[in-house]
Amino acid sequence: MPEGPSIVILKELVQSFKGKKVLEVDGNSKQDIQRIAGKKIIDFKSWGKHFLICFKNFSVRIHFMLFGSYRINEHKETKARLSLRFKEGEINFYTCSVQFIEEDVNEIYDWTADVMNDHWDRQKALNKLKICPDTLACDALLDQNIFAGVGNIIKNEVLFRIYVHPESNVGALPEKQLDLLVDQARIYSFDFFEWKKKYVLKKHWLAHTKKTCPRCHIPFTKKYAGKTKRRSFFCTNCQVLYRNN
DNA sequence: CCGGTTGTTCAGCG
DNA sequence: GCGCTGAACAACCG
Repeated sequence: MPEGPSIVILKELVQSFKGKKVLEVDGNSKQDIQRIAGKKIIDFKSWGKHFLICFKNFSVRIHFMLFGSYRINEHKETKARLSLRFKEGEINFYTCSVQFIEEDVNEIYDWTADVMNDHWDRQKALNKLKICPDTLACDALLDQNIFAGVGNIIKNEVLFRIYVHPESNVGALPEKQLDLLVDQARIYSFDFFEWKKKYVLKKHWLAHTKKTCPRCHIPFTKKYAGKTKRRSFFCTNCQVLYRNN
């Protein structure tokens, strides 16, 4: 569920509920979810891994974390964290974080930082990378303030695509490699999006969870790299390590 | 059946 | 007040 493209797929799947009134609310969320009852959904938005349900004076933020899931017009055995029922159909969210946002979402979200958004701004991402030259590439890609929506799969696939070692310092990358990193964060996210919709995402993985480099056939290294200590799969032969000093 | 994880926040500590 | 670490959350897959 969790990476940005999956949230955009969810947004597509619920389009028919836009403009519809929520007739009944249920769920084990500790938030005051009953305030949603009787309200009309104005829009669905997303920012990175955040899924936003917008009402007239507030929004609901759903974050699926690692284990979250949803069902549309069907439900699981377990009780939903949040269940929205309509005249026709229902949306059920499980094991997710539910938060209310009182502010205008356009005031608190920077759409230009979301790799899936029409307003994505590559130059702003480059500027943010320039001011943290010692950050490792694997940590930079997971930084939601720079690449909102990028998760661990996208991270591993982008770094392999551009042949950059995850423990490279972003400030040591040649200009061309830095451009590639920023651009592939978006391009791979859209590939992920298309493949996931066709249920062929996994078979396109070149690095993530892989044992052998598809290019030179030596064993991949698996390491919990960087400050984020997330699984990194990489080829020490093909992926170049760029270090400061 | 156990081990591991497409993620984030926060408490506790030095 | 800072950065770092580990816990917590709690579902599903292999």
